[in-house]
Amino acid sequence: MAKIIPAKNSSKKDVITQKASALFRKKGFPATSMRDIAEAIGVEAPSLYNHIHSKNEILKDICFRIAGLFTGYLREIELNSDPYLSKIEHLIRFHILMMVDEYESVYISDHEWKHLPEPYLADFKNQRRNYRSRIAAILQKGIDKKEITIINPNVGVLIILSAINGIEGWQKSSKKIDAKLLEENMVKILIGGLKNK
Amino acid sequence: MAKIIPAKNSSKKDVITQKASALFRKKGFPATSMRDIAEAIGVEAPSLYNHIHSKNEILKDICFRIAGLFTGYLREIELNSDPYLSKIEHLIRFHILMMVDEYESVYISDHEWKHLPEPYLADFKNQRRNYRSRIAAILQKGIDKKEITIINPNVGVLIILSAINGIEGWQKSSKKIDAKLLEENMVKILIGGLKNK
DNA sequence: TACAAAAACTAATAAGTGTTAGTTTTGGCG
DNA sequence: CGCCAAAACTAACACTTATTAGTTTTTGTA
Repeated sequence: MAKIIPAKNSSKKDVITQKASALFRKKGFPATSMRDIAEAIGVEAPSLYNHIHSKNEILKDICFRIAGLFTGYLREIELNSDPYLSKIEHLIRFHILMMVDEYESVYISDHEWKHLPEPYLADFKNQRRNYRSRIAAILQKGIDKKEITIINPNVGVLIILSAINGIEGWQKSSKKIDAKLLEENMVKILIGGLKNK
Repeated sequence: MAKIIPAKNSSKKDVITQKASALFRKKGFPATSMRDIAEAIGVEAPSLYNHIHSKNEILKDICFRIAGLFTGYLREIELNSDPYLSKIEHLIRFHILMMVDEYESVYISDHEWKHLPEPYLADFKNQRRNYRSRIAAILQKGIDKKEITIINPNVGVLIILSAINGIEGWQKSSKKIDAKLLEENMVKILIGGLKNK
């Protein structure tokens, strides 16, 4: 009987996606059932199908929306004329900002993408690979210009993204650590470590 | 008809655990069925129950074995009299070593522990919290002795462990990056960034 | 107020889940 | 060879899964 009541500027599909995101993050995609999602909204499971096509579609929407946001920001960075180490710093700060603003979605996009069905899985992996190699290219140029210490750029990307993505485990674990402190400390360690001395 | 043939020095339960680990890592714990595990071994699912008690038990064994190894090494570090920054460096190197030697298990212990049933879940989270606060204590002492740059020690732990754990995504993605290169670059960036300059 | 569309409902499907019971096969040892 | 235990098997259980079909309720509008 209960109805899905969307907030302003958001469709009913958005409400489902949002509630599903919280559950996917907490329990993982395969362990979250359509009934779980329906219950969180206050509706019966089959009713969801008036608004979405499948459970997989929810995951797909989440992953690709986030991937698009990251790709978009990376393009901005590539086009501006900051020093290469600054580009990396901005990227780190953007990732942390995303982590704060879009916690559930970013987490899912990073941990649950492997459950995407084909052909989306292949597409997503491709975007992922592309994203990383473009960052590696920035690192390489920074090394060439002696702004950045000599490291293997692919390893550098791995370490930077690992450090950033890993903080997903933070949010709830220690509320005391606020985002700004995290951001400054992260920049201090990573940029400090990357800088050519 | 096929039998579970264990390698030398390993029980049949070990064979199951090992095959299950590979699947848990690839597909995730909830998405891996007992039938999947059985098929990987070449046996029918109910046969597994001659050697294990439940699917959950497999996960429990994996997670707690790894947790024990990390805790054991941390104790060694705490007891020796290296400078605090060296302790951290050794810890980073140990994590990477574990990543190479015990890839599947470490990955699972880090990503699938949330599916542990109680009371193991509470126990595991406790060990996890404990591990992190002991590392934070090392960082704090290093900061006090001015070996380590001034950061919030809890944030420091978060960043270090994030960077290390994130490399789990590496192994297969870029075989070209070898472990030693990764280790040296990781130490260069993280220890370089942590050092008080 | 009446009508149409949107969106909820119930009932049901086929497939998959972990696990148990009971039975047959296998392998090692006297 | 004959026995016994270990370990495989088949059949079945009680649930849960995503999803569809068909029906009823709700909602917005003329």
